[in-house]
Amino acid sequence: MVKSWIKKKDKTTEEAILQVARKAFTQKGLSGARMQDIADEAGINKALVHYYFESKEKLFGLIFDQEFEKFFSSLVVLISADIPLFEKIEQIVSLDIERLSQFPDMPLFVINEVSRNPEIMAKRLKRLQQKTVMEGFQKQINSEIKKGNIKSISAEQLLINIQSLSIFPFIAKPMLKKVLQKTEKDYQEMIQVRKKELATFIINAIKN
Amino acid sequence: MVKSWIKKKDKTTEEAILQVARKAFTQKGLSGARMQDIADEAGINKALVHYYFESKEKLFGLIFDQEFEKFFSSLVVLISADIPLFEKIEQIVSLDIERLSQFPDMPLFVINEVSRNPEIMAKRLKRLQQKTVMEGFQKQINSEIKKGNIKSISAEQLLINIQSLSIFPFIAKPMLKKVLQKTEKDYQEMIQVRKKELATFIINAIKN
DNA sequence: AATTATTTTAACCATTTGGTTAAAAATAAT
DNA sequence: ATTATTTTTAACCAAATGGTTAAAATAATT
Repeated sequence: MVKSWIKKKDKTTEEAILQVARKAFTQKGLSGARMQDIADEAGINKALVHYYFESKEKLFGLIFDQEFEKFFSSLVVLISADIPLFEKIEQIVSLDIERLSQFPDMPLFVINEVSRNPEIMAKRLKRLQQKTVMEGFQKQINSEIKKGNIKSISAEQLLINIQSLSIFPFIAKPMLKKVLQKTEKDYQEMIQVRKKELATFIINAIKN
Repeated sequence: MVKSWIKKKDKTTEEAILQVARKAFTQKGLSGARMQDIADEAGINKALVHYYFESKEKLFGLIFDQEFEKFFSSLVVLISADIPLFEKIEQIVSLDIERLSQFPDMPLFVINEVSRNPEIMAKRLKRLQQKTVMEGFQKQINSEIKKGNIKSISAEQLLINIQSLSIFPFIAKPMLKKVLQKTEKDYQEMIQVRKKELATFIINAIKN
């Protein structure tokens, strides 16, 4: 925020490429995106893309890393946070939907590329010491169960439920739009309704 | 079932192509699949694929139609069924998870291709007179709300919730497997637990 | 101003890709 | 047995694709 504004627009060629490459890869996938299109949309020569990023795979790898980070980083922090369970659920849902509204192509992109090539996650997942995170979350849940506040459920299933409910409407948006015959505006309104109701839905499902 | 068994194996070339093409397209998508690979895996010449199906797009179209049908057909029937709401939820979840276990690649494939090319749905959706279906479902829900049996919710949101909870774990399977560090067996067990608990989760979320 | 280093381009290249063609096998019809 | 029809193949083809190279344009350094 300090002085970024001064050289903000007319970003470097490198950043311009990254920007259009992200769009291309997230919308068309690794196999669907074309280096020529990326160069064209960035207003440069194709050789220049290789000059900066060597190969399609290298460029793709950078984009994937960033999108993968978006997918998980903030979530992991929240799951480990030391706040009451119901409040935590509310915050996760709220964060999810905000993040997804900002980067709507991200989840389908990450899921697709991991499906196509599961090994791609190996390196990226190391830091994310999930075991500790999940164990901590499970402890919190067990505690609430023991207190009789919520019904029995595993941390895993609860987390999958939360993420399913948050992410799926973004992943399936084009399909749902057609099926439910909604305009873009209608759909976004529906998402906003969701943002309000989803946490309540989940909490109702587990609370005693 | 009558006499299909007698000429079952060694299916016609046409069907052999369809079989491997389905695998190729559902796993790699339209742009990722290769006509040469399809021919090779079917044990035939590439020209023969064109002889039977003309073009990649035509072949893809057939596969898409079938997968699209799997996605919606049974669901639409169930939503319109004249059975109590909670029972209906149980049956939808149960049907969903069975169907998804049988065709795990189907939802991501359909969602992907619709995302890449939304117009692809136009023709396929005509018969599926969704409006009537959704209106009927909404009536059933309104009735339950009025009776005080469930909390207020729209048919749309409820349906999205059900489908999100059912489908997402299949779509995101490779990713979730890695994140939760599960073996294939572990994951399938987790799905089976889900099949038992999911309807209850949903019903608890809405019931008074 | 001259030199050096960096950025950008045009022209290629080899491979892959979807698709075609003409002929050969295999099968069915006469 | 011969002819006609259908199925299958090998050899091509043109376009697209990821990538390279050498030269030109631009910026930085001396």
